[in-house]
Parts: sequence; structure tokens; C-alpha cells
Amino acid sequence: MSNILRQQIERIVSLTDEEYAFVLSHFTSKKFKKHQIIIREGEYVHNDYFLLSGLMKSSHINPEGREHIIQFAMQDWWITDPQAYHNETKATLQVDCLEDSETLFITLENREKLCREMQKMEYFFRKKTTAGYIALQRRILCLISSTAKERYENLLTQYPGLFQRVPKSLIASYLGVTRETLSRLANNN
Amino acid sequence: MSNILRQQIERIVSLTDEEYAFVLSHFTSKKFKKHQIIIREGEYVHNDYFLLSGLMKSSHINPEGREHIIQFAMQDWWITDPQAYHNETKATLQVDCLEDSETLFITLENREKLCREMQKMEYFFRKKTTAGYIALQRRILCLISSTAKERYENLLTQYPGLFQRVPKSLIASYLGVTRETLSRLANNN
DNA sequence: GGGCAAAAAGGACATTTATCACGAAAATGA
DNA sequence: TCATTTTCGTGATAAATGTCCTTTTTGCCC
Repeated sequence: MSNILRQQIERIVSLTDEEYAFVLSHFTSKKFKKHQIIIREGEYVHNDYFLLSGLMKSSHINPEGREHIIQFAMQDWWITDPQAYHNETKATLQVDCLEDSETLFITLENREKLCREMQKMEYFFRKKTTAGYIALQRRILCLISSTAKERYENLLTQYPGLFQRVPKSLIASYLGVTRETLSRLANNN
Repeated sequence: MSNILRQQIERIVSLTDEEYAFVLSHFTSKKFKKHQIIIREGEYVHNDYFLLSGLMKSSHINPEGREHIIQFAMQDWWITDPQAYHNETKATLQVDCLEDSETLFITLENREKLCREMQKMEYFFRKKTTAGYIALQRRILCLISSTAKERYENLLTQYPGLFQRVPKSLIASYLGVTRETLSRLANNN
């Protein structure tokens, strides 16, 4: 069974089996294939996806067709277009699969219902979002204060596995440099 | 009276006078002078500050003494070192005043107590943090996908008033460029 | 297994940005 | 008010990064 979700929640609040069953009843499981697009720009975003396995990315594609990667998500991570999901507006980001992936997703409606009916879960989501906020602040600091090389080495030490799973061009896109520049940094020129 | 805080909360949840009085009882008011340092690197961070007036910044100062600005906060904004505050660890950021400022601050203890005792407020903080998360994602996208000039123009249209209130060198630090580069961008070279 | 498309590497050159240096203008504080 | 910082702009040069291109390698699909 997929108690990865339960483990993540229980790192923040403890749950009885009954409580977890109730939580889980608000989720739906769904599998996706590599290259499948989960969220398309311009469409409404109904779900927030929790990854049980696989790998996805969220990205913005600018008018010239260049893609900029905002986030990679692997096992135990959440991914969606948060702006569109939480504000019920149309997506400006795209989310797609870099590998076959298994997910549990929750609609906004179910998330809010769950938070209303079970304060523990409202607490969980508050803490989880706070941790996310902190992580994004650190990424911003890295982007404004570090050189491309430092950002590259930083990512390499933080997520060494990522480099075996995704093409370098996507790593470059995440770091905010071109793939040529990344190639030079990686080869120490 | 300072009902700026109440207004911000009521944009998300409605409160009776009694409820607001209860909320407010968890805050302490404090004024600061320009140049005063509110949070020092290496010290524990007890408070999250809500600005009633004035202007502050949070920044990281690297070993070479270079400052990188993570956030400006003006009226109606919150500021702290979130990582140190929420995790009860020592500050890695500095928060200081760019103008004389009036604040309402809340300790982590009071914040958690308030959330426990009043689910409305847990809802408020969850929504507020979510909105903050979304804003940071957009800033990250801007940093990895836009040129320095675009980032400058973006900030200029979003916060035109800021340019009259803070030195350009700090704007540059926020945008992740040197003050010389910013000066040239602003004068269209 | 073979063919094809994607990915990676690298060269040559253009552009952007950082660095260092200096002087003028503006703001600040005694 | 006056002296002292701070701020701002600008030039010259170096370093970093982007752009465009070709070649090689890899890996995937039928």
C-alpha cells in the first residue's frame, strides 16, 4: 500500500488508522506515462498531485517557446500550478511527466473540506506550505547571490540523483542558464 | 487605531469585535528607528513582524560582506527570518529598518496558540502563506527567465513607489545585479 | 538490431554583466 | 550652515554567459 502519504503527514501530525482512512478518502489515485502532460497552460487546474513514484516538472513556456523549469517533483513531493489551483484561475504553468508516475491527487474542494473537518490536516497543510515558503526563499537567495557555477554545485550536492534521471538541458533550465553554459560549468571551463 | 491588521485578516475571514480583540491580544506593538536592526544573524528569532507603517528589508550578508536583499516589507506586510522563526533556529538573515517603522509582532508560541484556539486564524495563516508561496514562485520564474532589464521594469511597474523610498543600490541587490548595472539599465544603455 | 531522434559537447563570436576607479550631486547629521 | 557621508552615474576593462553552429554520442522505438 501507498503509505508514503501517511508517512509524510505523520512527520507533522499523528493519525489513527481511521483518521488516515478518512484523509485518504479525499484523494484519488492516478497513473501517468512519461511525456504525458498533466496540467496544460490555459486550462483550469483542479488537482494538486502527490507523487508516489516517478518524476514530474512544472515549467513556464514563454511566447518564444523557451521553457523555464520552476520545480522538479519526485516521490513524496507535491506538484501543481499553485496560482491556478488555489485561485481557481487558468494555468500559466505546465506540468508534465519525465518518467512514468503514480500519484494521489486532491481537488481544491476536497482539500478545503478536509481542512474544515479535521483541524489536524489544516495544521499539516499550514506547516507544509510554510516549509515550502522557506525553501523558495532559499532558492531566491541562491539565484540572486550565487554564480551559475555555485548554483550548479549546490543542486548537485542537494539532489545528486537528479542528474542521472533528467537531461542536462532541463537542469540548465531549472538553474536559469543555457545548456551550453551548464555544459561548460560541468566540465570546469 | 491600527485596524490595518484587522483589514488584512478580514480580507480572508470575517471577525467579530470580540474575536479581533482576542487575536490582537496575541500581538505586541513596537516601534523602530531607521537603521535599527530587528533581527541579527546568529541570534534566535522570536517574532514575526507585521508593519503598520515604515519600511524594512530582510537580507543575507555573505562572508565577503555583500548584502543580498530577499524582501522589502512596507505597510501591511509581514517580515521575519522565516526559517529561523518557524524552526526555532538561529537567524541566517538580517532584518533592519529603512525608515522609522511601527509594528505589531507575534511570537511563534502565540501564533501557534492562536491557531489552535481559533481555527479561523489557522485558516487565515494557511491562506496567507499559500499566497506568499505563489508570489515567491513567480519571483523565481522572473529570476530564471527574465533579463536584468525586464526584472527592473517589472519591479518598477509593480512597486513604483519603492524607487523614491530606497537607494538604487538596494533595488539592485534585490534584483540580483550590481548597482552599476542597474544604473545603466535605468538610463537605457 | 537498425534507424532515428534526442542529447551532449565544443568552437567561434556577440552580448551582457561585473569589477574597479573616479567625480558630481544629494542627503544627512552635528 | 557646513562638513561628511552616501548615493548616483559613467568610463574602461575583464569575466561570464548567450547564441548559433557542427559533430559525436546516446538511447529509444519499431
